[in-house]
Amino acid sequence: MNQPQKPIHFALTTPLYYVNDVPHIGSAYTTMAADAIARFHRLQGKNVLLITGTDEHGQKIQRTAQSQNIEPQQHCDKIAARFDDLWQKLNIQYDRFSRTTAPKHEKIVKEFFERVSNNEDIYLDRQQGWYCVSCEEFKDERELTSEKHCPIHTNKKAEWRDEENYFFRLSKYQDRLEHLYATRPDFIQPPSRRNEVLSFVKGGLQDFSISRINMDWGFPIPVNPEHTIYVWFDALLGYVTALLDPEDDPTLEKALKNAWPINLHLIGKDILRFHAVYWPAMLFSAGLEIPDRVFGHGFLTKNGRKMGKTTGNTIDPFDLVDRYGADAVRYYFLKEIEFGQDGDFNENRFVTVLNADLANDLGNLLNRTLGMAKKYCQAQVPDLTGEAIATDNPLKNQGIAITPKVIQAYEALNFTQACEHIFDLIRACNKYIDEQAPWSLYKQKQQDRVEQVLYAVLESVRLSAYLLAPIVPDLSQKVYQQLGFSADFNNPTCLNEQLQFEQHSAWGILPPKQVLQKAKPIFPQLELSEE
RNA sequence: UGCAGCGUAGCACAACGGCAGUGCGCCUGGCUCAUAACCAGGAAAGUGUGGGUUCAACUCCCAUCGCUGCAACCA
Repeated sequence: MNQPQKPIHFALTTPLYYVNDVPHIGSAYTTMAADAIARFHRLQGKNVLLITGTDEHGQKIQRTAQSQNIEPQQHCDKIAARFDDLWQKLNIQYDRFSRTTAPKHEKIVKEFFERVSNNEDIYLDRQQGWYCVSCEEFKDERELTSEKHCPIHTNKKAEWRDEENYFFRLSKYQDRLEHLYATRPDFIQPPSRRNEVLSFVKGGLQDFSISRINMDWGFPIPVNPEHTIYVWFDALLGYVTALLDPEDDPTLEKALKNAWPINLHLIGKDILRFHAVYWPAMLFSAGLEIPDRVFGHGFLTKNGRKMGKTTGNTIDPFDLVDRYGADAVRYYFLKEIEFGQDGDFNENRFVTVLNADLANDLGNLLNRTLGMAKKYCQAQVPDLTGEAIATDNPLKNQGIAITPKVIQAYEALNFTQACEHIFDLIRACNKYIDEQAPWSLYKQKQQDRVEQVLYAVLESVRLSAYLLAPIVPDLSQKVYQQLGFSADFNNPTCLNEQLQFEQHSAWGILPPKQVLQKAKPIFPQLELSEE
C-alpha cells in the first residue's frame, strides 16, 4: 500500500496560459506570486498543491500552427515546454502542470458537460455577428472600427459568422451569483475588482456560447461532434483535471476527492469575469463547490507605457532572468509592485531597488556582521541564546513583533507589506550596529557586549531571511548557509524537518556556538546592463 | 455616454477629520565592522483646480480638469 497522503491544506492555481505565443512577463508575474504564496504555506508545514499549466485549444492555436506548417499538437508541445523552461528559471515549484490537450482532460470535460447538460443548462441556438479570430469572440458591431477591425487586434479584420452554437444558461444563475458575492465578500479580490464584477452582474447576465463550429482543434460536444467546445468551458476545467493523481481514473469523483474546492485562483484582471462569474455558475450547474477566493492582480507597464508586441514595448522574462537572476526578478515584481494594482517596470528602478534592499541593506549587513563575528568571536555564533538577550534589546523586540505582521501580510497577499516589515528590521540592524559600534567595544575589551550585539544582529538577519524565503528562496538559502545551517529552502523535506515554522519564525533560536561559514556576498551589486 | 477608481516632494508610495510621513535619488556630516557599504542631519510637496461643511480637511460634500479600469464572451 502507498503511504497515506497528507491531505491537501492549500490548493491554488495560476491561469492555464494560452499557448498562442511564448510566455510573456504577465504570465511570469502571476506565476511568481503564486509560487511565493505556495512557498509561504509550505513553510508553515502545510501540504500545498500549486497548479499551473497551459490552455491549448482553439482556432487561434490551429491557425498559428498552420502558419508554421506544423500540427497543432506539435505547436502546443513546443510552447508548453517554453513555459516550463521559464518556470524552472524562475525557481517555480509547481505541483501540477495541467494541459488541456491531455487525454484525461477530455474525459473530465465530457463528464462535466453531461452534468451541466443533464441539468438543462445547455441548449442550441443561432449566433450571428462579427467574429474576431484572435479574440475567439463575437464582437458587437459598435465595438469594431470602421474597417470592421477588432479594437484589440487592430491589424486583424473581423469575420462575419452565422452559425449555430451551444449556449450555457448563465442567466439562470444570476440570483445565486449575487447571493454568493453578498455572503462571501472576500470571494473576489481586491475590492476594486469585486465592484467591477458586481456592477457587471447587476446589469443582467446573458447566456454565453460554449461551442464553435468549423473548428476541430478542441473537444467535440458529446451530443454533436460537429461542434467543438469553446476554450473557456474547456480551459477552466483544466483546474479540475489537474487534481487527478497520476494513477486515478479520469472521473470528476476522483479529481475532487482531496483538494476541492480550490482555495485560491490567482489571475490577471483581464480574465476576472471568467473566473468570478462564468466559473462559479458552471460549478453551480454541475453541483460542485465554489472556490474560496479569486484574486485579480494588476497589469504591468514598461517605462510607464502599455506593453505590446506591436509597439515593441515588451519585457522578455527569459532575458530578464538571464541577466539578473531569479531572486532579483521575483523580488522586484513582488516587493516593488503593489499586488492587485497596476505597476511599472523600469530597469533603472529595478537596479536601484535591488541594490538598495538586497545588496546593501541585507547583503552587506550579513557580510559586515559575519566579518565581525570572525574577528571577535572565532567565526562562531556567540555562546548565547535568545533568552539571554536583554528584554529591552531593540532588535529582539522588533524581531518578536514582526512575525505576526509578516504572516498577516502574506495571508492578505500583500507582498509589499511583508517585505517592508522585514526590511524595517534589517534597517534597524544596520542602525543598531552603528550605535553599538562593536569594533569600539572590542577595543575596550567589552567582549560580553560585543557578543550580545552580534548575536542579536545575526539572529535578526536569520529571521529576516527565513521570512523572505517565499519570495527569494535562493537568497535566503545563502544567508542560512553562511549562518551555519545546512537546510535547504528549496527542498520540501527540509521545510518539514529542519526549518519548522514554529521554531524558525521565532526570534532567538540561532544555536549558540554554531560555526559560521565564510562571508561571501549573497547578492552582488547590479549594474545597469545594456539591453 | 454610463458606472467605479485615482491625482500628495524629482520618482514610487503612506497618512482613524487633528503637527503631511517612508523608500529611492540629491546635499552635508559621521563611522571604519562591511558589497564605494552603513549611520546621522538637511533641502525639497502644503496634497490636480475652484468652491463648501468644520475649531480643524490629503481625509467629508459639490463642481471642474486630467488619467485609468469596467460596460458580454481579450495574458
